[in-house]
Amino acid sequence: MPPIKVKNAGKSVSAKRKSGVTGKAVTRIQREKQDAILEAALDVFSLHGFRGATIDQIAEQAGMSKPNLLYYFPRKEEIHKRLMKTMLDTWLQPLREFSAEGDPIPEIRSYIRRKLEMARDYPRESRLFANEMLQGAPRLIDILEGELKDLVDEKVAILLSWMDEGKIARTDPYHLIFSIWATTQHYADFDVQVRAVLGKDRGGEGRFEDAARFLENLFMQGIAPTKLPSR
Amino acid sequence: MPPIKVKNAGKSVSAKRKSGVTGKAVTRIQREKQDAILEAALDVFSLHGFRGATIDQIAEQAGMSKPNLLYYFPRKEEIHKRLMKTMLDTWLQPLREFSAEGDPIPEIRSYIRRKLEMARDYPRESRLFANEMLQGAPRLIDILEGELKDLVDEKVAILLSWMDEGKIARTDPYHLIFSIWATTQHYADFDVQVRAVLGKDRGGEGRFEDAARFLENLFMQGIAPTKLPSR
DNA sequence: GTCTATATATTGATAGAC
DNA sequence: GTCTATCAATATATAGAC
Repeated sequence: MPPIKVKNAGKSVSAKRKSGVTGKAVTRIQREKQDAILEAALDVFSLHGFRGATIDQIAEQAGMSKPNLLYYFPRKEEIHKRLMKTMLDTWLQPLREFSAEGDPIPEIRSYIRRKLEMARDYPRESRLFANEMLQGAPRLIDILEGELKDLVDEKVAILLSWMDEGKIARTDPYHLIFSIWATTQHYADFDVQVRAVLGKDRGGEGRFEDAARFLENLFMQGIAPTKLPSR
Repeated sequence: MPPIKVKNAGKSVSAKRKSGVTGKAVTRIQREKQDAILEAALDVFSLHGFRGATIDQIAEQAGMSKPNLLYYFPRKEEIHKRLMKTMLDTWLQPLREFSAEGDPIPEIRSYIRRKLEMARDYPRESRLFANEMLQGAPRLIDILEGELKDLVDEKVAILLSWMDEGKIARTDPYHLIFSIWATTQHYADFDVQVRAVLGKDRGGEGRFEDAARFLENLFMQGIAPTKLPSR
Protein backbone atom coordinates (compact mmCIF):
# COMPACT_ATOMS: atom_id res chain seq x y z
CA MET A 1 0.00 0.00 0.00
CA PRO A 2 1.51 3.33 -1.03
CA PRO A 3 1.29 6.33 1.26
CA ILE A 4 -1.73 8.49 0.57
CA LYS A 5 -1.80 12.17 -0.11
CA VAL A 6 -4.16 14.24 1.94
CA LYS A 7 -5.27 17.81 1.73
CA ASN A 8 -2.89 20.06 3.66
CA ALA A 9 -3.60 19.22 7.27
CA GLY A 10 -2.24 22.58 8.44
CA LYS A 11 -3.51 25.99 7.53
CA SER A 12 -4.76 26.63 4.03
CA VAL A 13 -2.60 28.72 1.72
CA SER A 14 -5.04 31.60 1.69
CA ALA A 15 -4.88 31.81 5.48
CA LYS A 16 -1.11 31.90 5.50
CA ARG A 17 -0.76 35.40 6.82
CA LYS A 18 -4.04 35.71 8.65
CA SER A 19 -5.51 33.61 11.41
CA GLY A 20 -9.07 32.83 10.38
CA VAL A 21 -10.40 33.25 13.87
CA THR A 22 -8.72 36.37 15.14
CA GLY A 23 -7.80 38.08 11.88
CA LYS A 24 -4.39 38.89 13.34
CA ALA A 25 -1.20 38.44 11.34
CA VAL A 26 0.53 35.12 11.92
CA THR A 27 4.30 34.72 11.82
CA ARG A 28 6.20 31.56 10.91
CA ILE A 29 7.17 31.01 14.53
CA GLN A 30 3.56 31.34 15.63
CA ARG A 31 2.48 28.71 13.14
CA GLU A 32 5.23 26.38 14.28
CA LYS A 33 4.19 26.73 17.91
CA GLN A 34 0.54 26.20 17.05
CA ASP A 35 1.43 23.11 15.05
CA ALA A 36 3.50 21.75 17.93
CA ILE A 37 0.55 22.25 20.25
CA LEU A 38 -1.93 20.63 17.88
CA GLU A 39 0.44 17.74 17.30
CA ALA A 40 0.83 17.14 21.04
CA ALA A 41 -2.87 17.64 21.65
CA LEU A 42 -3.71 15.01 19.04
CA ASP A 43 -1.60 12.54 21.00
CA VAL A 44 -3.27 13.30 24.28
CA PHE A 45 -6.88 13.81 23.20
CA SER A 46 -6.87 10.67 21.05
CA LEU A 47 -5.62 8.69 24.01
CA HIS A 48 -7.74 10.04 26.86
CA GLY A 49 -10.70 11.84 25.29
CA PHE A 50 -11.60 15.44 25.97
CA ARG A 51 -12.19 15.23 29.71
CA GLY A 52 -9.37 12.83 30.38
CA ALA A 53 -6.81 15.00 28.61
CA THR A 54 -5.01 17.72 30.57
CA ILE A 55 -3.38 20.92 29.40
CA ASP A 56 -0.38 20.06 31.54
CA GLN A 57 0.17 16.89 29.55
CA ILE A 58 -0.26 18.63 26.21
CA ALA A 59 2.09 21.45 27.17
CA GLU A 60 4.75 19.03 28.35
CA GLN A 61 4.48 16.94 25.18
CA ALA A 62 4.68 20.11 23.09
CA GLY A 63 7.77 21.20 25.00
CA MET A 64 6.44 24.42 26.46
CA SER A 65 4.99 25.79 29.67
CA LYS A 66 1.28 25.73 30.39
CA PRO A 67 0.81 29.51 30.30
CA ASN A 68 2.77 29.61 27.06
CA LEU A 69 0.42 27.10 25.51
CA LEU A 70 -2.57 29.08 26.77
CA TYR A 71 -1.15 32.14 25.08
CA TYR A 72 -1.80 30.46 21.71
CA PHE A 73 -5.01 28.65 22.59
CA PRO A 74 -6.73 30.48 25.47
CA ARG A 75 -9.11 27.57 26.09
CA LYS A 76 -8.72 23.81 26.11
CA GLU A 77 -11.87 23.47 24.08
CA GLU A 78 -10.46 25.55 21.24
CA ILE A 79 -7.56 23.18 20.75
CA HIS A 80 -10.01 20.33 20.58
CA LYS A 81 -12.29 22.19 18.19
CA ARG A 82 -9.43 22.88 15.80
CA LEU A 83 -8.30 19.27 15.93
CA MET A 84 -11.78 18.01 15.17
CA LYS A 85 -12.08 20.31 12.21
CA THR A 86 -8.88 19.30 10.46
CA MET A 87 -9.43 15.67 11.45
CA LEU A 88 -12.85 15.56 9.83
CA ASP A 89 -11.46 17.09 6.66
CA THR A 90 -8.83 14.38 6.44
CA TRP A 91 -11.18 11.69 7.56
CA LEU A 92 -13.99 12.19 5.09
CA GLN A 93 -11.72 12.69 2.09
CA PRO A 94 -11.90 9.06 0.90
CA LEU A 95 -15.70 9.15 0.96
CA ARG A 96 -15.75 12.45 -0.92
CA GLU A 97 -13.54 10.92 -3.57
CA PHE A 98 -15.92 7.99 -3.96
CA SER A 99 -17.18 8.59 -7.47
CA ALA A 100 -20.08 7.52 -9.66
CA GLU A 101 -17.78 7.74 -12.68
CA GLY A 102 -15.58 4.68 -12.25
CA ASP A 103 -16.55 1.01 -12.46
CA PRO A 104 -18.48 -0.02 -9.33
CA ILE A 105 -16.35 -2.94 -8.18
CA PRO A 106 -12.94 -1.22 -8.47
CA GLU A 107 -14.42 1.94 -7.00
CA ILE A 108 -15.61 0.16 -3.86
CA ARG A 109 -12.41 -1.83 -3.61
CA SER A 110 -10.42 1.35 -3.87
CA TYR A 111 -12.52 3.01 -1.16
CA ILE A 112 -11.84 0.13 1.21
CA ARG A 113 -8.12 0.32 0.52
CA ARG A 114 -7.99 4.05 1.09
CA LYS A 115 -9.92 3.79 4.35
CA LEU A 116 -7.54 1.12 5.58
CA GLU A 117 -4.57 3.27 4.61
CA MET A 118 -6.11 6.06 6.67
CA ALA A 119 -6.31 3.75 9.68
CA ARG A 120 -2.67 2.81 9.14
CA ASP A 121 -1.33 6.32 8.56
CA TYR A 122 -3.64 8.37 10.78
CA PRO A 123 -4.47 6.17 13.77
CA ARG A 124 -4.61 9.12 16.16
CA GLU A 125 -7.20 10.89 14.06
CA SER A 126 -9.24 7.71 14.04
CA ARG A 127 -9.07 7.43 17.82
CA LEU A 128 -9.91 11.08 18.29
CA PHE A 129 -13.03 10.49 16.25
CA ALA A 130 -13.82 7.25 18.06
CA ASN A 131 -13.47 8.95 21.43
CA GLU A 132 -15.96 11.58 20.39
CA MET A 133 -18.40 8.92 19.18
CA LEU A 134 -18.18 6.95 22.43
CA GLN A 135 -19.10 10.08 24.33
CA GLY A 136 -22.19 10.58 22.22
CA ALA A 137 -20.51 13.13 19.91
CA PRO A 138 -21.46 16.20 21.99
CA ARG A 139 -19.17 18.43 19.90
CA LEU A 140 -19.92 16.78 16.58
CA ILE A 141 -23.55 15.80 16.49
CA ASP A 142 -24.55 18.70 14.22
CA ILE A 143 -22.00 17.71 11.60
CA LEU A 144 -23.04 14.06 11.79
CA GLU A 145 -26.69 14.91 11.19
CA GLY A 146 -25.88 17.53 8.58
CA GLU A 147 -22.77 17.39 6.46
CA LEU A 148 -21.98 13.71 7.06
CA LYS A 149 -25.53 12.45 6.52
CA ASP A 150 -25.79 14.46 3.29
CA LEU A 151 -22.50 13.07 2.04
CA VAL A 152 -23.50 9.50 2.86
CA ASP A 153 -26.95 9.93 1.31
CA GLU A 154 -25.25 11.10 -1.85
CA LYS A 155 -23.00 8.05 -2.00
CA VAL A 156 -25.89 5.75 -1.08
CA ALA A 157 -27.74 7.05 -4.13
CA ILE A 158 -24.80 6.03 -6.30
CA LEU A 159 -24.74 2.56 -4.77
CA LEU A 160 -28.50 2.18 -5.28
CA SER A 161 -28.25 3.14 -8.93
CA TRP A 162 -25.50 0.54 -9.40
CA MET A 163 -27.78 -2.05 -7.81
CA ASP A 164 -30.65 -1.05 -10.11
CA GLU A 165 -28.35 -1.50 -13.08
CA GLY A 166 -27.34 -4.94 -11.83
CA LYS A 167 -23.71 -3.92 -11.52
CA ILE A 168 -23.48 -4.90 -7.87
CA ALA A 169 -25.60 -7.16 -5.71
CA ARG A 170 -28.67 -5.64 -4.08
CA THR A 171 -27.92 -5.04 -0.43
CA ASP A 172 -28.36 -2.35 2.22
CA PRO A 173 -26.09 0.52 1.12
CA TYR A 174 -26.04 2.24 4.52
CA HIS A 175 -24.94 -0.86 6.36
CA LEU A 176 -22.45 -1.60 3.61
CA ILE A 177 -20.81 1.76 4.32
CA PHE A 178 -21.01 1.22 8.08
CA SER A 179 -19.29 -2.14 7.67
CA ILE A 180 -16.47 -0.65 5.65
CA TRP A 181 -16.00 2.07 8.25
CA ALA A 182 -16.12 -0.40 11.14
CA THR A 183 -13.71 -2.96 9.71
CA THR A 184 -11.08 -0.48 8.54
CA GLN A 185 -11.13 1.82 11.57
CA HIS A 186 -10.91 -1.23 13.81
CA TYR A 187 -7.23 -1.56 12.86
CA ALA A 188 -6.55 1.91 14.29
CA ASP A 189 -8.95 2.01 17.25
CA PHE A 190 -8.39 -1.55 18.48
CA ASP A 191 -4.76 -1.74 17.45
CA VAL A 192 -3.60 -3.06 20.85
CA GLN A 193 -6.05 -5.91 20.66
CA VAL A 194 -5.17 -6.75 17.06
CA ARG A 195 -1.48 -6.89 17.91
CA ALA A 196 -2.06 -8.88 21.09
CA VAL A 197 -4.20 -11.50 19.37
CA LEU A 198 -2.00 -11.84 16.29
CA GLY A 199 1.04 -12.22 18.52
CA LYS A 200 4.65 -11.52 17.74
CA ASP A 201 4.82 -13.56 14.56
CA ARG A 202 1.86 -11.99 12.75
CA GLY A 203 1.31 -8.69 14.58
CA GLY A 204 4.05 -6.79 12.74
CA GLU A 205 3.66 -4.32 9.92
CA GLY A 206 2.38 -7.05 7.62
CA ARG A 207 -0.93 -7.07 9.44
CA PHE A 208 -2.23 -4.25 7.27
CA GLU A 209 -1.45 -6.15 4.09
CA ASP A 210 -3.25 -9.18 5.48
CA ALA A 211 -6.20 -7.04 6.50
CA ALA A 212 -6.36 -5.40 3.09
CA ARG A 213 -6.38 -8.76 1.34
CA PHE A 214 -9.04 -10.13 3.64
CA LEU A 215 -11.33 -7.10 3.54
CA GLU A 216 -11.16 -6.61 -0.20
CA ASN A 217 -12.02 -10.26 -0.64
CA LEU A 218 -14.85 -10.17 1.90
CA PHE A 219 -16.55 -7.15 0.41
CA MET A 220 -15.96 -8.16 -3.19
CA GLN A 221 -17.75 -11.43 -2.47
CA GLY A 222 -20.47 -9.55 -0.66
CA ILE A 223 -21.28 -7.25 -3.56
CA ALA A 224 -20.52 -9.52 -6.52
CA PRO A 225 -23.30 -8.96 -9.07
CA THR A 226 -23.45 -12.64 -10.00
CA LYS A 227 -24.86 -13.41 -6.58
CA LEU A 228 -28.58 -13.45 -5.93
CA PRO A 229 -29.92 -10.30 -4.28
CA SER A 230 -29.99 -10.53 -0.48
CA ARG A 231 -33.42 -11.59 0.68
CA MET B 1 -33.78 -11.14 17.67
CA PRO B 2 -34.69 -12.58 21.08
CA PRO B 3 -33.04 -11.33 24.22
CA ILE B 4 -29.98 -13.35 25.12
CA LYS B 5 -29.20 -15.00 28.39
CA VAL B 6 -25.87 -14.21 29.93
CA LYS B 7 -24.04 -15.63 32.90
CA ASN B 8 -25.08 -13.85 36.09
CA ALA B 9 -23.51 -10.43 35.69
CA GLY B 10 -23.49 -9.88 39.46
CA LYS B 11 -21.76 -12.01 42.04
CA SER B 12 -21.59 -15.76 41.55
CA VAL B 13 -23.78 -17.97 43.73
CA SER B 14 -20.85 -19.39 45.65
CA ALA B 15 -19.78 -15.86 46.60
CA LYS B 16 -23.23 -14.92 47.81
CA ARG B 17 -22.34 -14.59 51.43
CA LYS B 18 -18.69 -13.73 51.12
CA SER B 19 -16.97 -10.93 49.32
CA GLY B 20 -14.23 -12.49 47.23
CA VAL B 21 -11.86 -9.66 47.98
CA THR B 22 -12.24 -9.03 51.68
CA GLY B 23 -13.66 -12.31 52.89
CA LYS B 24 -16.14 -10.36 54.98
CA ALA B 25 -19.80 -11.34 55.13
CA VAL B 26 -22.01 -9.46 52.69
CA THR B 27 -25.58 -8.55 53.46
CA ARG B 28 -28.39 -8.08 50.95
CA ILE B 29 -28.30 -4.33 51.40
CA GLN B 30 -24.56 -4.24 50.81
CA ARG B 31 -24.96 -6.13 47.56
CA GLU B 32 -27.71 -3.78 46.46
CA LYS B 33 -25.55 -0.74 47.16
CA GLN B 34 -22.59 -2.25 45.39
CA ASP B 35 -24.76 -3.09 42.42
CA ALA B 36 -26.12 0.45 42.32
CA ILE B 37 -22.57 1.79 42.32
CA LEU B 38 -21.41 -0.58 39.60
CA GLU B 39 -24.48 0.23 37.54
CA ALA B 40 -23.83 3.96 37.80
CA ALA B 41 -20.12 3.51 37.24
CA LEU B 42 -20.80 1.59 34.04
CA ASP B 43 -22.74 4.59 32.77
CA VAL B 44 -20.00 7.06 33.58
CA PHE B 45 -16.89 5.03 32.72
CA SER B 46 -18.33 3.88 29.40
CA LEU B 47 -19.05 7.48 28.49
CA HIS B 48 -15.90 9.27 29.64
CA GLY B 49 -13.23 6.61 30.08
CA PHE B 50 -11.29 6.05 33.28
CA ARG B 51 -9.63 9.43 33.60
CA GLY B 52 -12.62 11.41 32.41
CA ALA B 53 -14.99 9.79 34.89
CA THR B 54 -15.38 11.30 38.36
CA ILE B 55 -16.49 9.74 41.63
CA ASP B 56 -18.81 12.70 42.11
CA GLN B 57 -20.69 11.81 38.95
CA ILE B 58 -20.89 8.13 39.83
CA ALA B 59 -22.08 8.84 43.37
CA GLU B 60 -24.76 11.21 42.16
CA GLN B 61 -25.98 8.75 39.53
CA ALA B 62 -26.03 6.00 42.16
CA GLY B 63 -28.04 8.24 44.50
CA MET B 64 -25.58 8.40 47.35
CA SER B 65 -22.94 10.67 48.79
CA LYS B 66 -19.33 10.49 47.71
CA PRO B 67 -17.99 9.28 51.07
CA ASN B 68 -20.75 6.70 51.17
CA LEU B 69 -19.68 5.36 47.80
CA LEU B 70 -16.06 5.29 48.95
CA TYR B 71 -17.14 3.22 51.92
CA TYR B 72 -17.98 0.38 49.51
CA PHE B 73 -15.19 0.92 47.00
CA PRO B 74 -12.27 2.69 48.71
CA ARG B 75 -10.60 3.50 45.37
CA LYS B 76 -11.85 4.61 42.01
CA GLU B 77 -9.66 2.05 40.33
CA GLU B 78 -11.32 -0.82 42.17
CA ILE B 79 -14.72 0.06 40.78
CA HIS B 80 -13.22 0.08 37.32
CA LYS B 81 -11.40 -3.20 37.90
CA ARG B 82 -14.60 -4.93 38.99
CA LEU B 83 -16.49 -3.57 36.00
CA MET B 84 -13.84 -4.76 33.59
CA LYS B 85 -13.91 -8.21 35.10
CA THR B 86 -17.63 -8.80 34.83
CA MET B 87 -17.73 -7.03 31.47
CA LEU B 88 -15.13 -9.34 29.97
CA ASP B 89 -17.01 -12.37 31.26
CA THR B 90 -20.16 -11.22 29.52
CA TRP B 91 -18.33 -10.01 26.47
CA LEU B 92 -16.40 -13.15 25.61
CA GLN B 93 -19.30 -15.51 26.23
CA PRO B 94 -20.39 -15.69 22.56
CA LEU B 95 -16.87 -16.60 21.48
CA ARG B 96 -16.59 -19.24 24.19
CA GLU B 97 -19.84 -20.76 22.97
CA PHE B 98 -18.49 -20.94 19.42
CA SER B 99 -18.29 -24.67 18.94
CA ALA B 100 -16.58 -27.13 16.61
CA GLU B 101 -19.58 -29.44 16.96
CA GLY B 102 -22.21 -27.65 14.88
CA ASP B 103 -22.30 -27.13 11.14
CA PRO B 104 -19.80 -24.42 10.14
CA ILE B 105 -22.11 -22.03 8.32
CA PRO B 106 -24.91 -21.93 10.94
CA GLU B 107 -22.31 -21.77 13.69
CA ILE B 108 -20.68 -18.67 12.25
CA ARG B 109 -24.02 -17.10 11.43
CA SER B 110 -25.14 -17.70 14.98
CA TYR B 111 -21.96 -16.14 16.36
CA ILE B 112 -22.54 -12.99 14.34
CA ARG B 113 -26.12 -12.77 15.53
CA ARG B 114 -25.14 -13.19 19.18
CA LYS B 115 -22.41 -10.57 18.93
CA LEU B 116 -24.87 -8.13 17.40
CA GLU B 117 -27.37 -8.88 20.15
CA MET B 118 -24.64 -8.09 22.65
CA ALA B 119 -24.07 -4.72 21.00
CA ARG B 120 -27.80 -4.06 21.17
CA ASP B 121 -28.36 -5.22 24.74
CA TYR B 122 -25.04 -4.29 26.35
CA PRO B 123 -23.89 -1.11 24.59
CA ARG B 124 -22.30 0.31 27.74
CA GLU B 125 -20.13 -2.78 28.19
CA SER B 126 -19.06 -2.43 24.57
CA ARG B 127 -18.11 1.21 25.08
CA LEU B 128 -16.28 0.46 28.32
CA PHE B 129 -14.20 -2.05 26.41
CA ALA B 130 -13.70 0.32 23.47
CA ASN B 131 -12.55 3.09 25.78
CA GLU B 132 -9.94 0.80 27.28
CA MET B 133 -8.74 -0.21 23.81
CA LEU B 134 -8.41 3.40 22.65
CA GLN B 135 -6.19 4.11 25.64
CA GLY B 136 -3.91 1.23 24.73
CA ALA B 137 -5.55 -1.17 27.19
CA PRO B 138 -3.26 -0.29 30.15
CA ARG B 139 -5.46 -2.25 32.55
CA LEU B 140 -6.24 -5.12 30.19
CA ILE B 141 -3.16 -5.85 28.11
CA ASP B 142 -2.24 -8.98 30.07
CA ILE B 143 -5.65 -10.52 29.47
CA LEU B 144 -5.53 -9.62 25.78
CA GLU B 145 -2.16 -11.30 25.31
CA GLY B 146 -3.07 -14.25 27.52
CA GLU B 147 -6.63 -15.40 27.97
CA LEU B 148 -8.07 -13.67 24.90
CA LYS B 149 -5.30 -14.72 22.52
CA ASP B 150 -5.57 -18.32 23.71
CA LEU B 151 -9.32 -18.29 23.21
CA VAL B 152 -9.02 -16.82 19.72
CA ASP B 153 -6.25 -19.23 18.76
CA GLU B 154 -8.51 -22.10 19.81
CA LYS B 155 -11.37 -20.87 17.61
CA VAL B 156 -8.99 -20.09 14.75
CA ALA B 157 -7.93 -23.74 14.82
CA ILE B 158 -11.57 -24.76 14.38
CA LEU B 159 -11.98 -22.38 11.45
CA LEU B 160 -8.79 -23.68 9.82
CA SER B 161 -9.93 -27.28 10.12
CA TRP B 162 -13.23 -26.34 8.46
CA MET B 163 -11.29 -24.74 5.64
CA ASP B 164 -9.12 -27.84 5.26
CA GLU B 165 -12.28 -29.94 4.99
CA GLY B 166 -13.63 -27.60 2.34
CA LYS B 167 -16.63 -26.69 4.47
CA ILE B 168 -15.94 -22.95 4.31
CA ALA B 169 -13.86 -20.85 1.95
CA ARG B 170 -10.17 -20.52 2.73
CA THR B 171 -9.57 -17.08 4.19
CA ASP B 172 -7.66 -15.46 7.05
CA PRO B 173 -9.39 -16.68 10.22
CA TYR B 174 -7.96 -13.96 12.46
CA HIS B 175 -9.15 -11.14 10.26
CA LEU B 176 -12.49 -12.90 9.85
CA ILE B 177 -12.94 -12.75 13.61
CA PHE B 178 -11.70 -9.13 13.75
CA SER B 179 -14.25 -8.20 11.08
CA ILE B 180 -17.10 -9.78 12.98
CA TRP B 181 -16.04 -7.96 16.14
CA ALA B 182 -15.64 -4.66 14.34
CA THR B 183 -18.93 -4.69 12.45
CA THR B 184 -21.08 -5.81 15.35
CA GLN B 185 -19.52 -3.62 18.04
CA HIS B 186 -19.78 -0.66 15.70
CA TYR B 187 -23.53 -0.55 16.36
CA ALA B 188 -22.86 0.01 20.06
CA ASP B 189 -19.72 2.15 19.96
CA PHE B 190 -20.72 4.40 17.06
CA ASP B 191 -24.43 4.39 17.83
CA VAL B 192 -24.76 8.19 17.57
CA GLN B 193 -23.25 8.17 14.12
CA VAL B 194 -25.39 5.26 12.94
CA ARG B 195 -28.55 7.01 14.13
CA ALA B 196 -27.51 10.35 12.68
CA VAL B 197 -26.72 8.93 9.25
CA LEU B 198 -29.78 6.70 9.07
CA GLY B 199 -31.98 9.62 10.08
CA LYS B 200 -35.38 9.58 11.71
CA ASP B 201 -37.00 7.21 9.26
CA ARG B 202 -34.47 4.37 9.48
CA GLY B 203 -32.59 5.05 12.72
CA GLY B 204 -35.19 3.49 15.02
CA GLU B 205 -35.11 0.10 16.67
CA GLY B 206 -35.33 -1.61 13.29
CA ARG B 207 -31.72 -0.72 12.56
CA PHE B 208 -30.51 -3.81 14.39
CA GLU B 209 -32.72 -6.06 12.26
CA ASP B 210 -31.37 -4.40 9.13
CA ALA B 211 -27.82 -4.73 10.39
CA ALA B 212 -28.33 -8.41 11.24
CA ARG B 213 -29.69 -9.14 7.78
CA PHE B 214 -26.86 -7.27 6.11
CA LEU B 215 -24.03 -8.74 8.20
CA GLU B 216 -25.25 -12.33 8.01
CA ASN B 217 -25.50 -11.95 4.26
CA LEU B 218 -22.09 -10.32 3.93
CA PHE B 219 -20.25 -12.94 5.94
CA MET B 220 -22.18 -15.86 4.49
CA GLN B 221 -21.11 -14.75 1.02
CA GLY B 222 -17.59 -14.25 2.29
CA ILE B 223 -17.19 -17.77 3.64
CA ALA B 224 -19.37 -19.72 1.22
CA PRO B 225 -17.50 -22.94 0.33
CA THR B 226 -18.56 -22.81 -3.31
CA LYS B 227 -16.38 -19.77 -3.80
CA LEU B 228 -12.80 -20.06 -4.91
CA PRO B 229 -10.25 -19.74 -2.12
CA SER B 230 -9.06 -16.19 -1.63
CA ARG B 231 -5.81 -15.68 -3.46
C1' DG C 1 -23.35 2.90 57.51
C1' DT C 2 -23.98 7.53 56.58
C1' DC C 3 -23.12 12.08 57.18
C1' DT C 4 -20.43 16.90 57.33
C1' DA C 5 -16.15 18.74 57.17
C1' DT C 6 -11.79 18.80 55.41
C1' DA C 7 -7.11 17.42 53.83
C1' DT C 8 -4.36 17.24 49.68
C1' DA C 9 -3.49 17.26 44.79
C1' DT C 10 -4.62 18.54 40.28
C1' DT C 11 -7.19 21.09 37.10
C1' DG C 12 -8.13 25.08 33.71
C1' DA C 13 -7.06 29.62 33.56
C1' DT C 14 -5.12 34.46 34.94
C1' DA C 15 -1.85 38.24 36.76
C1' DG C 16 1.94 40.55 36.23
C1' DA C 17 7.15 40.82 36.00
C1' DC C 18 10.56 40.61 32.43
C1' DG D 1 6.16 35.98 24.04
C1' DT D 2 7.62 33.65 27.96
C1' DC D 3 8.15 33.15 32.57
C1' DT D 4 6.92 32.50 37.90
C1' DA D 5 3.38 32.77 40.97
C1' DT D 6 -1.10 32.02 41.95
C1' DC D 7 -6.28 31.81 41.83
C1' DA D 8 -10.65 29.32 41.93
C1' DA D 9 -12.68 25.11 40.98
C1' DT D 10 -12.66 20.39 41.09
C1' DA D 11 -10.50 15.93 41.99
C1' DT D 12 -9.59 11.72 45.07
C1' DA D 13 -9.64 10.40 49.44
C1' DT D 14 -9.86 10.69 54.76
C1' DA D 15 -11.40 12.09 59.66
C1' DG D 16 -14.49 11.87 62.87
C1' DA D 17 -19.31 12.85 64.68
C1' DC D 18 -23.66 10.47 64.82
